[in-house]
Amino acid sequence: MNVSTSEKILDVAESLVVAGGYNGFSYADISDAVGIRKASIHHHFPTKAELVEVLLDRYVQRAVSGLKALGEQVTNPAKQLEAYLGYWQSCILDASQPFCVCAMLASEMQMLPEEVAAHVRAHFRNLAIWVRSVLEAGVEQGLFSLSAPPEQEAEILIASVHGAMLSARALGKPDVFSAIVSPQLARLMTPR
Amino acid sequence: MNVSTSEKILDVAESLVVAGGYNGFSYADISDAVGIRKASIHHHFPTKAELVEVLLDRYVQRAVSGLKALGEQVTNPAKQLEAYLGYWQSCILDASQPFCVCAMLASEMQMLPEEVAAHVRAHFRNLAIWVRSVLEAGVEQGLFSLSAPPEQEAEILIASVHGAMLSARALGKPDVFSAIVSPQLARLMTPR
DNA sequence: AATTACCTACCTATTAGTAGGATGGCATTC
DNA sequence: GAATGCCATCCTACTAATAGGTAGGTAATT
Repeated sequence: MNVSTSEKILDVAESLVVAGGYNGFSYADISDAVGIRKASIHHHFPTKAELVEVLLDRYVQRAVSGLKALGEQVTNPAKQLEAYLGYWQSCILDASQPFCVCAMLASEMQMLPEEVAAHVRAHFRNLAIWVRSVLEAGVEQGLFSLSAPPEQEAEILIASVHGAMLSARALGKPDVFSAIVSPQLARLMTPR
Repeated sequence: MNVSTSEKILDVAESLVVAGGYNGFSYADISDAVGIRKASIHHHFPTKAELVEVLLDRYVQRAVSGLKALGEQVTNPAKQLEAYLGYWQSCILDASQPFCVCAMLASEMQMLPEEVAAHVRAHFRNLAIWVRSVLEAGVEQGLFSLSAPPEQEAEILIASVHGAMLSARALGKPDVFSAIVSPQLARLMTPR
């Protein structure tokens, strides 16, 4: 319960970004949701760009440590991928966070302040590195059979995840997400 | 050269939507690009929602007739898919239209006026139907071997395309698009 | 005494949108 | 064929609301 105001601001801002992107929310929206005056938000985050930068920093950091923790907790690469995809599936199904913050911002890339854009790029690279390493470990253990280099297979899987989010959102059907993603995972695990 | 003002407005608005989405542009931006006063844009399109609605109508209609023309011109289903993917690949490579208007708006779905959202949904459905029918024709001719029902394979391909657009934009590397999409197409065409 | 967190009150620029006037082409009427 | 009225296009000039951001003050901690 004892969560600081700046955390509350970041939480609200994050969900607003997920809903409508960088240009889809204002300090007034945050003000309403948090129950604090606009000027007070500026006290914590002088500019909108800085706010989103911190928000992204937190998001990317959380993703990194989340995936790292997953790696320590679950050793089977196949189960690791399942957990990653399952995470998003449940977020989308219960509508708690029906879109990746970075995927959202990626679509607005051309209009983002450079510092924000850099964070988005970093997330995409981090994610690709993680998926790639999981795929490589899985191949080594004979769990996956890839039809392309692991680097490329990683990009394909990531694109499928983001594309599936888009389709699910566009059609207003959360279950579309797993209909797209599950076969992609199954394909990797199919024994040759 | 003799293109009407309202066409110019729609052209400019379309490229602005591609760049930054619904909330990423204003009548002032259009005004600057077209060389006409803001009020004159309101003469052609009373509200922003109506403007984007007409824009989307045009876009979706163009897509439908484009795909239909493709079907009449190219009979081989494999070549049809290649042409569809190649279209986007060249758009992204030469940066002429580095994103699908509907994919862009799909990410903002939650904040869109309902009429606009309906058009976006329609495009996703149309596209799925087209891809599905091409896949079915290809299977019948022994060109494709699907590992999931054609409906699902269509959704997968569409998600890959949109996800690939996102990744290419996020990373600032246009060639990422075909690195993701080509193997997906190859996979469908792989003989059993 | 200084700092943190919040406030009221304000600022300027921009947003979508409106009111009403000027221009100019086109069809109807005389 | 000239005068008529009409209507589409575009304009200047405005509006109210909202955008991101600032100035300066208060009250409680440190």
